[in-house]
Amino acid sequence: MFQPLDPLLHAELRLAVMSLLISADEAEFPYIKEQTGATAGNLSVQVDKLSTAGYIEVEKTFKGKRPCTICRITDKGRQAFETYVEALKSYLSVSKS
Amino acid sequence: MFQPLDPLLHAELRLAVMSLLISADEAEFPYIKEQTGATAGNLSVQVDKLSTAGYIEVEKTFKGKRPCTICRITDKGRQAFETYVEALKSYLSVSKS
DNA sequence: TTATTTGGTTTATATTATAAACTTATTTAT
DNA sequence: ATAAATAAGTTTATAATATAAACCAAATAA
Repeated sequence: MFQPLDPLLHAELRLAVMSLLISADEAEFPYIKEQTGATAGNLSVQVDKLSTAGYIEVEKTFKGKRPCTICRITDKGRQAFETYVEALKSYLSVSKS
Repeated sequence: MFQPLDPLLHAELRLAVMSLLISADEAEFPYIKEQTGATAGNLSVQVDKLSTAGYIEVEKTFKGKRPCTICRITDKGRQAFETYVEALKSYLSVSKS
């Protein structure tokens, strides 16, 4: 009746990050921070979890002399997001057959 | 950009309970337990939280000689659920304008 | 040269979800 | 009649999570 919800995605900030990356395909840490309103610390932890799970890729590079962390969604992440959204629907639809 | 998600509803079991009650209007504890697959302890705690928040009403009665706990959604709960679903959409829609 | 800002990471805390253990009463079996 | 099993939960303990606070290193600005 109710599909289980991937706990990695069922978390406000991580879901926001994934949502951003689904449509942006690639985003820098400060941009994600700004768009989500998260603190750097919280974002750092959550990005790490998504990365460890293989849902996103994190590339550490430089922009001029400054460090620059770029995040990209992976196929696995895209897949997981879709599955999550489908699962969510089982909780939101009014008619339960 | 991203609407905040009511933490009371953004939890798998509580969301399932609310989802059930939205369409059933009234349900007994053992029925909810069966439908959600939750343990009695977990369900008891989560029902309590929803009740304390005023999202559901809990009536303790008897069915013959056995105790019977009936749960009903309140207007406040219905409202909160709707708001939550709207907020969720900001995370799920592909186009972010 | 000493603040200040940028771009983060690490560590600590507080909350939460969940399960395990327990309680009380009722059936059912012996 | 008594003991075992089941029903219907509640309470307590534990483990996981989210989040913020503190910290660090390098670059730029005063």
